[in-house]
This record gives sequence, C-alpha cells and structure tokens, in this order.
Amino acid sequence: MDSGNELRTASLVLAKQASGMTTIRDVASRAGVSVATVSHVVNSSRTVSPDTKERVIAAIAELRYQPHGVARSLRRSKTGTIGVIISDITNPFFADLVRGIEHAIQILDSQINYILSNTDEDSHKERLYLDVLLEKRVDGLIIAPAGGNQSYLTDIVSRRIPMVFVDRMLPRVEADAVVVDNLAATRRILDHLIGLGRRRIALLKATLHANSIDERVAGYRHSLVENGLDWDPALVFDSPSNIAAAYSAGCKILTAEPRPDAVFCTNNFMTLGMIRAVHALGLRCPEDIAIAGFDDFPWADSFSPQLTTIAQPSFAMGEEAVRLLIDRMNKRRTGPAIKVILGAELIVRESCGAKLQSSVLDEMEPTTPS
Amino acid sequence: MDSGNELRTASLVLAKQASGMTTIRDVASRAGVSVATVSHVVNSSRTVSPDTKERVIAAIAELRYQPHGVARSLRRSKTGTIGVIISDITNPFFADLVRGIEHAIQILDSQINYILSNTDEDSHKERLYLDVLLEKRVDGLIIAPAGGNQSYLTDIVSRRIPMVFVDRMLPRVEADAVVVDNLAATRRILDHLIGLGRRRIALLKATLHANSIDERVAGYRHSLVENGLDWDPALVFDSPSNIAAAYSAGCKILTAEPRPDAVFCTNNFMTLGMIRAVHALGLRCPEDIAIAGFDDFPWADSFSPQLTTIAQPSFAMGEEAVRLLIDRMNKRRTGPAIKVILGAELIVRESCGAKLQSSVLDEMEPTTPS
DNA sequence: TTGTATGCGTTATCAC
DNA sequence: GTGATAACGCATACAA
Repeated sequence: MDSGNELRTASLVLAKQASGMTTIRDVASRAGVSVATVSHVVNSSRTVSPDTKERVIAAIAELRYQPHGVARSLRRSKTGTIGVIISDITNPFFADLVRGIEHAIQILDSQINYILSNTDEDSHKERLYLDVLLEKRVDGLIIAPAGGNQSYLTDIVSRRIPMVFVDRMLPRVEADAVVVDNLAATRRILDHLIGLGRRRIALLKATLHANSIDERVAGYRHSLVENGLDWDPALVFDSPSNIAAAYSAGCKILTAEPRPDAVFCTNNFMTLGMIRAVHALGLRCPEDIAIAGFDDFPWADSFSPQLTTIAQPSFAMGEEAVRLLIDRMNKRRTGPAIKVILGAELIVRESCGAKLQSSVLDEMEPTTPS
Repeated sequence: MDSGNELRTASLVLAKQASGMTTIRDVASRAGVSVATVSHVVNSSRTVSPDTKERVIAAIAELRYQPHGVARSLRRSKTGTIGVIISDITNPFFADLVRGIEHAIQILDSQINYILSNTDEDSHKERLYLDVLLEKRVDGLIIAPAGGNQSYLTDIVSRRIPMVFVDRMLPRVEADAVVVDNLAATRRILDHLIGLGRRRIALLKATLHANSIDERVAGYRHSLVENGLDWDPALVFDSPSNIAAAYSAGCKILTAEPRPDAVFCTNNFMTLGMIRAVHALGLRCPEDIAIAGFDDFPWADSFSPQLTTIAQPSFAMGEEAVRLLIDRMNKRRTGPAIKVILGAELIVRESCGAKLQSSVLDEMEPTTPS
C-alpha cells in the first residue's frame, strides 16, 4: 500500500465529507474492480476470489463506504421498514406492545425498523398516516384500527400490502390479527369479583370504536347473567378514554344511590381515573368498593391497595404480530387471514378484596418484586 | 371521456394491482403529456396550462397514482424521515416526549415521520441502531444518548448530519441539545422538603450514564449543604433504573437505622419502586416518610397520597427538539450548537406532607381533574 | 408552455 | 471469476 494511494484516499474522504457520500463506484475504482464485484462482496451474492475480495473489503474500510439504503430500496423494491399505527404510545399497553414489536424485529431481522404513528383514535388522522406510510412504501403494516377506514384498509389488503391487526380488528377486512380473548378474560375477573361476594358491580366503559372494548362489555353482561345477577343499565357508565374523564365518571359512580360495591374498568385509563376518584371521595378500597381493571401495568402494585387486573400479553402480542407480518412479507405464508387469539391472565392482588379473606396469613408480608 | 378509455384504465389498474404499481410514466401517457409535466403538476414546480393540468390531475385520480417515496428520496437525496433514539418508550417520560416530537412534526411538516429505537441504556445497541438509521439515510437524529459512543457521534456531526440531544447530552459532542435545568429543579423540590421540616433526606439514585441524573445528584448535595444539613453518604442508595430494583433499594432505605424522614427519587422508576416499598412495609406516607420524585406522570394523583414531583416538560422537550432539528435540516440555522434549557415545575401534592399543614382547609376536598 | 434526457446508487442480467 | 450495463421511479437542467 503506497503512501500516494493513502494520501489520495484521505483527500477523497475529506471531499466526500463536504458534499455527498462515498458510493459503490468509489469503492470499485479504489479496489480496481467493477461495481458488480463490489456489490457481490457486499451482499455475498456470488463467489469472488479471495484476494479481490480482500481488496474490496479493504477499500470499503478505507473509504468508510456504507451502502445507500434508499438506492437499495428502490432497486430491490423493498424498504425494510414497517409502519406501526396505534392510538397512543402514552398508554402503557401500547408502549409494551411496541417494545414487543421491536424485540421481535431484532430477533427475526435486525435490518428492519418501524415508523410509529399515533392516531389518538382519530380515523382521519389514521387515514393521513396511512397515506404517508404507503407513499414511503413500507413493506408492511401493524395497526390497531381507530375504526372508520374500512374501505381504505380493504383497498390496502387488495393491493397485497401485508397488514396485521393488533388489539382490535375490523370485521370485514381480511387481514391477519393478533387479539386477546376479551370475553373469557372479562368473565374470569367478574367471576373473581362475584366469588368475593360483590353483587352491585358497575361498569366503567371507555367510549372507543374498538371491538375489544365491546367484547369486554359483552363479557361483563354475560357474567352477570350467568351468575344470576341483574344486568342493570343504571350501573353502566361511559367515559372518554382518558384519566381525567374517567375520574369524573368515577365520582359519579361513587355517589350513585345505592353505591355499587365494585367497578369493572374496561381499560387502564378507566382504572387510573377510578382509583383517583375513590381516594378523592375518601372511600376505602376494597372495603367500600372493589376495583377490577382490564390491563395491567408495571406499577400496578405500587398502588395501595395493589390493583387486581387482567394482564394482557401486550409484549407477546407485538412479537406475534411481527411474526405474522414477516411471514407474509417473505411469502412464507400466503392464503387466508389468520387470527391469533392470546389468553389474558387474571392477576389477583388486593383491590377486589382477595387479601381480606386470607389476611391472617398474609398480613404485612411484603410481596417480593417480580 | 369515452368508455373505451375507461375500460383501458380499468384493466390497467387491475394489471398494476397484480404486479408493480402505477408510475409517473403511466400517468403521463394516460394524460398525453410528458413525465416532466406530470412531475411539475405534482410538485407545483412550474406553471402548467390550466387544461393540461386538469388532464393530468384526472389521470392521477383515475390511475390512483401515488408518487414513489423511495424514488423521490433517492432523487432529492432526502428521505423525510428522522431517527429517534431513546432508552425506553415504556418510561412515561419518553412516551410523552415522543408524543411531543410527533406533534411538532405534524405542525411543521406533516410529510416527515420518524423511526423509533429503544436502546435500554445499552450503548452497543445504540451503535447498532445508529448504523441502520444512517444506512437508511435519515435526514436527522434526535437522541437521548446512552453514553459510550462519543467518537461515533462526533463522527456523525462531522458528517453534517443534523442531530439534537434530548434529556441528556455528551459534553464533547457539538450538537444541539434540549435539556432541563436539573440542578435548579432539584433544589426546588429539596427546599420544599426541607421547608416542610424534613431533615434526614435519603437519595434514591438510578444508576445511568446520564448527565441528567448526575446533575440531580449534585443538586441534592448542594441543597443539603446550602440548607445547613449534612451530606451523609449513608443516605445515598443506588439502584438499577427499573421499578423492581427500586423497590428493593426502597426497602433498604426504609429499614435503615435511623430511618430517613424523606426520600428524593431521581426518576420515575425510582419513585414507583419507593412508594411500593412504603406500602409493603406498612409505613405511612407522608407521616413516616416523605417521597419527592423527579418526573411526573398523568396518574401521579391516582396514588394515595398523591405524589409531589418535579414535572419535566417532556412534551415540550420533544417539540423543541424537532424545531431545532428541522431548522438545521433546512439550513435555516447553521453555525455552533445551541443548548435549550427548559424549566421544570414543582408540583406540590401530598407525598411530602404539604397538605398536612393546611389540612384544616383542604381536608377531604376532592381535587378537580386537570 | 412543454418535452427530452440524464443521473441519483443500487442490483441483477447478460456476456465474456 | 469478473465486467458492462440496463433498469428501479423520479426531478430537473437544458432545449424547443
């Protein structure tokens, strides 16, 4: 390696720094080979003699060559990017789900990454985001639909763009889906509540256009009936899906006459608002009122009482969605849409009164951290 | 518009659906103009006669033409994508910050979107993510550095890739930054604690390679000294930055002899673990121990007692970072790096004992939702 | 006012 | 084992 060459390299690097980047042609001329050869050593796409290979690799290192992802995407007609559309990353459920997505990507294909979009349950915003994602030619889509874009989403699947629903799904859109058995999970926590002697169980329902919520409402109703309790419309309270609104609704629940002895909250924002209302009105939980929540979060046992909830496998849902999506993207799987239904776990803690029963044994004994 | 034309269009659309997409050439031939003209009407980049313009627009609609973002990126040599690197979207602070980023993007340039990457404070992972982001040719970077990639980041700025630090910054890397005045904020909450009569104030410190945490620790120390209190190493407790670990550390704090009468937690995971420890050990807050947390979250007043915290302007930090970044990207701003320092607010609630003082007036009066 | 043609940086198909 | 070159879809300099 003569110093003249090195000098030339150095100045080339500097020049490239100022404007543009070093390309495959630079590498080729530096190594004294054709661009084809360089491309092939970069992609190991055909056999290259050991010494030319070595020269190419050296040139790449010297020039700090990095393939141009955009040019690649154009040529290969795939971007290695997937679009993720959720309602709100601030919701711990989605945050964890997104971590699951990222984790699965890292395991399955670390070249892929994702563009995140929050719709705030606004179908118009959803539509706008879909447009830019499609224009950017994402290879696939993971979406928790806000509802209201059926025809557009149908159009997308008919254009053969891999898509998987997560958390919720649109009935008439033929796309893969990863959801939870909301009905069964709701029954489980309601049975728990009823088994603990609660009879006047209110429902704090988030107003969302999501079948997941609808199913939880149905589960609530069925459980009551199956347990021989009345389904009382006066016990059903609606609230926009945020903590402040849930707090207001929670206050209404607690001042209703006669006061319910339990509340089932259809998502974590409802639960958080509800518990705040209990404290604000100076009531005791679970003695005066039991709280059962759908959705768990990492700090559910930082509350006093610790919250009894249904823990959705949010991380696993994200992972599974990626698996389904990547299989579609690689055409490893074709044909009709698949629906993966995951189970949700009942985490019995204190807010429904379970610990009151066995208090002789457990009293004061700190739970060990998970 | 003759029906023959429409038929041809229909079959073309179908054909395109099967393989490939409709391109600018299709539109051009359909409208009977050149690709240049189509390009110019799409981008309004030169004057086009009203009627040809109309024909082009019609053709675009009929063929459902959508510009190919990747080809555009290659040609214009900008992708309209920015990379966002944080440690953990599951942390409510970052979740809110990311929402701020997204909001600002929507306001300033709705064509832009972002790729999200979670490093989990792992500088190796950070490095890997940086590589793929750079290969994808993101137009800019917003990063909460995990620490340990100084030289690589320096290299990035010398390659003129717009970058802004958020929440934390690396001292020797000349990039814009949006941070909070950690020292002042910490002093504020410690003064509050001390003003309320607390004297044995423990520190629950997250072990992170972040100057933000270091500054909070420094603020703690300074405040003690300034208020004539001892800086006692026995009151300093370290913990990995997660709730479970913080819970363990919290138990240690609470069983120390003599027991501290207050704890300052350097981030929200510490606070959440600490409060769990208090409940687990059956202590009363704020009577037995006051808790002061750095970082607020939307459900801080769902706890009992409601948490007194320093609320960082996380959303605004995200917004400001985008503003700085886009200004750099457009070269609206050049020259030396800017450091934007935002203030953080002390939110007085109950966990430090403030309400104990004025209990005659406020007792039992529910706080109104924000 | 409009069109032709070149090139952005790759990959892949030929040909040698 | 290697090289020349034609696309990928678009934006734009240059012509007309």
